[in-house]
Amino acid sequence: MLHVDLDQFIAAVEVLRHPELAGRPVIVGGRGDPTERAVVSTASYEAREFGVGSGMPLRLAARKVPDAVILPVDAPAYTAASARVMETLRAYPGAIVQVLGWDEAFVGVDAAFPEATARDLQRAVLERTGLHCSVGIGDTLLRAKVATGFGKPRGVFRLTAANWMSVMGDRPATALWGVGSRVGRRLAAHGIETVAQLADADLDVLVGEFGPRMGPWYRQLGRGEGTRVVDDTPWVARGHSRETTYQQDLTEPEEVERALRELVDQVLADVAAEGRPVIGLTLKVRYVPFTTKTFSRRIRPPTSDREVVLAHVLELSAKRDASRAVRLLGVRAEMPMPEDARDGHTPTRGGW
DNA sequence: TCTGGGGTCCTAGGACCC
DNA sequence: TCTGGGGTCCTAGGACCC
Repeated sequence: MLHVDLDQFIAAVEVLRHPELAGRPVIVGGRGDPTERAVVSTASYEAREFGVGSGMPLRLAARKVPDAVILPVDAPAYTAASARVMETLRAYPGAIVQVLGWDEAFVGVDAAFPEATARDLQRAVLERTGLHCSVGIGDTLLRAKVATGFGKPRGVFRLTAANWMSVMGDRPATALWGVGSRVGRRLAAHGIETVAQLADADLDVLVGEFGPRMGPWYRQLGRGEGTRVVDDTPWVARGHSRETTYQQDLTEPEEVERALRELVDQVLADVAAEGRPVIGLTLKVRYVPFTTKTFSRRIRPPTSDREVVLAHVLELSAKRDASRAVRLLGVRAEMPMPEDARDGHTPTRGGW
């Protein structure tokens, strides 16, 4: 199977509609105002030369690149561009497309010469959308996904059982999709530093450290093994959430309540659009400076009533440490899964 | 430098029941 | 008098990804 990943997607979309920005350092983040609390969503390759990357505070990015073009995030534009890319992939004869996000998808296709197919797809995407992409080829979803990184930018790379260990074996375990810095540190505490060491690790050690599910899962990642089927079953959302970082910290209870009402209305609008009720709520509060607490509860019976949901959220908020200023509030509503989407009928992370 | 917003899944530990 | 063991549900929190 193939994994397709657009190159610097968000910045590329902006350059497409502002051709005069080609070749300039473009940074997209927040509302495009580097004096606000916000982070970089994507930086163009020209901006990355200055050491700017995703997740960096916008304020700092602006300082690093004095003549940067800083643009606000325009989600509808990226959604539209993404849809054109996915349509193009689906139009390829025999292709099964599993979308992973705005700028990524697995493509299942029976190809005798996968490199040629990959180049075909790159050409089609460029012709129909003006966007460049990289393509990974693999015999598992994980290998295809990891392979793409070696193809960037605008390239193609193949990773299978035949070359997985020779390419990946000596790399840090955190090079794997699903192993972040925290797990990397816990692995290192057991002397497991590389992909090869993880692939050969003692199962009992991993189970002891990470539990019966994640332990074996991590060793499987080290081996590059996993699902070999691209699944285009439509995604069913488990929930919806909204969170906001306030430019000025909230200090008055009335401010907090007003903000919560807004968030609840936004979340309920998303939930209502799916025609499913709410069965669980989580309230997230970030204090100054940087401690985050979450409060959650089940809701029974399931409800679509705004006043009921609001009452639950306000009750949860009463449990918070109200003596400190609030920097961020988030509300998440969980929805029941439809019968036919349970257990394997919709893609899950565990299914890899 | 001072840290977004939208998601998913897993685990630990307590409560409760039989 | 003292207290097993299994199961389920719930909450809080952690980790990761795009």
